[in-house]
Amino acid sequence: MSQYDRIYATVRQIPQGKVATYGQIADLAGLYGKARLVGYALFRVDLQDDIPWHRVINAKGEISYSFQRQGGDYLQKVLLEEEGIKFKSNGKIDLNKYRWQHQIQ
DNA sequence: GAAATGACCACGA
DNA sequence: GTCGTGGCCATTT
Repeated sequence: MSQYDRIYATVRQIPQGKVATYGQIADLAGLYGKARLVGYALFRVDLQDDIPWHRVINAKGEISYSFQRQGGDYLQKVLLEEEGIKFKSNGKIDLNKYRWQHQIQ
């Protein structure tokens, strides 16, 4: 209900092997400046929906996600690697390559 | 109805 | 490049 639907729809649009930041999702969803709601929505949503929440990361290029979520902590990293996303040495994602650009221009 | 909360971002140092 | 603070605003008690 409400704004979340828009966020979910946007997150679903993320292609496999790509990642998007909260700010980007918010912008695409027409919620510029309300990035917090994006994180809220993803935290609230469950696996029952086909929301690839693990593809959504913060602006720092790192995974947020509270532990005790889907099953483990590093599991998130594994899921992304399964999609072809690799992590840097410090555990960050190479946004320069994997950042979802959702059709620029 | 009002207060507290929050998987964040932008800006300044 | 990182770290700390303020602020946006809907959802939840």
